[in-house]
Amino acid sequence: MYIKMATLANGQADNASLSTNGLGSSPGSAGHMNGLSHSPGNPSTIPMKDHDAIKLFIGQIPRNLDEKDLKPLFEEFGKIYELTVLKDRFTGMHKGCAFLTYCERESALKAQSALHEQKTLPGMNRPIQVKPADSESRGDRKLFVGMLNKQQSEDDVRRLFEAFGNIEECTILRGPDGNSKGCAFVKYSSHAEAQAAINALHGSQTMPGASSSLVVKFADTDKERTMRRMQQMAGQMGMFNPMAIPFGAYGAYAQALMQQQAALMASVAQGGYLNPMAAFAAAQMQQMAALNMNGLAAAPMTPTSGGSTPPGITAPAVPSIPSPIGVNGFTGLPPQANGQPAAEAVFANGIHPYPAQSPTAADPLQQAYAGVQQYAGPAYPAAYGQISQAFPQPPPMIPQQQREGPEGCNLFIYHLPQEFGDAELMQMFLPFGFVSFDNPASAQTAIQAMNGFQIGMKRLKVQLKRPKDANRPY
DNA sequence: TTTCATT
Repeated sequence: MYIKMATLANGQADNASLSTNGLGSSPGSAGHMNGLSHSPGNPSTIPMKDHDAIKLFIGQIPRNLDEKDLKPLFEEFGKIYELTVLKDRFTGMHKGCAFLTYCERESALKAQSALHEQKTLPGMNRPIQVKPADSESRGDRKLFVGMLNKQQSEDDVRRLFEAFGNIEECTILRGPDGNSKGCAFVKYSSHAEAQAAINALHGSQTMPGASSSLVVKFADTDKERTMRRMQQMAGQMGMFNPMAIPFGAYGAYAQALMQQQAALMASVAQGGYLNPMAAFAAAQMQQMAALNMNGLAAAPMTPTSGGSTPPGITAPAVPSIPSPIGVNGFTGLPPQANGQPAAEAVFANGIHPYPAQSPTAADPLQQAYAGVQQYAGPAYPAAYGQISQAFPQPPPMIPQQQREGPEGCNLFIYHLPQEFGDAELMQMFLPFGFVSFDNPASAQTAIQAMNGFQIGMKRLKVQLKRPKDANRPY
């Protein structure tokens, strides 16, 4: 149960065995609870690091170990310039990893070779990680490999990839039971090597038992990973899916909700009712809200004038549209609205659901749905919303029966994202599954406009709904 | 079929 010490020059082995019992091994460093450490035995030295020092990432650290616990472990390999345990910015929770910079480059190399994956710290189920931090590396060089055979081992994958460069890491992703998930990460020394592997291997073969050909691509970026997690969490927590963003109106709606949730949760967390899950979720949501504002932005938030008023979405009432719920909201497009350039703010990610003419609308919700409503004509509005509260509720469920127009006026839309699996998302999007018009011309116009509308990686398929008995061949 | 974490 102690760290395996690789060959150390200078006969420091005695020192090494002493260090693992922790305290007091370092004169001159008492009182440094976090961060910087001075050279042992020479307190007067101002810590300086080599010009070519390497910042190391330390992973798989038990969360009950802080800097002072870790220091003795790493001091064996040289003078520590800086050691910082990573903590969650909102909760202060230990993240189970740290950054470590030695004064000398050589110390980092020694520590890495002696410690990396050489020991599992108490309570951890994977070995300690000691390797250059991401910030030290240049360029994308880590690949995600998908559609592997679940029987394939690290060695199998290595063999497949070694022809294209030096492999620094090769990891099969496994579930808790140790079973392969059929995918892996492969890290090369350079971007060029990784790219060469992609070129040669992506789609090149189909592994036995895999449902499609081998996938070789750069691993997810931080942003992509955050988005992926958010989607998972949204599912678990019954919240809204970021995939809704390309829908414009609902994207704005979901985003508003998300930000409000995040703010709420953060304030709860800061108010002393600290629930780690809530705080975690808040942090995630804030990250995601930031992502939304940044490149994936759907619609600008409707600002409210009062500084302390939570952002809300308002939509003017539109009495002219007949409706069982008497509604305001999405259906409220003045029919004659026109004249503004395309709603770039709404479809900021380059997705344009319909050709460039675009209504004037003060509200992002209206802007986003304006196009649809133009085609919808006066009857059978497709969706309703009541979201003028400061904290919006999900739009009410609309009874689906009796919402059909005459023959030739009803569309069926395929390829709505299957991520919208949970009940609330269904509520949100069901109204768009069928769209009815009061005349065939409007229906055709809608098909022309909306068929092929890209949502995420998919394109909507919009066609006339088949007559009731049309699909009974017998 | 996207990881255990990267200030």
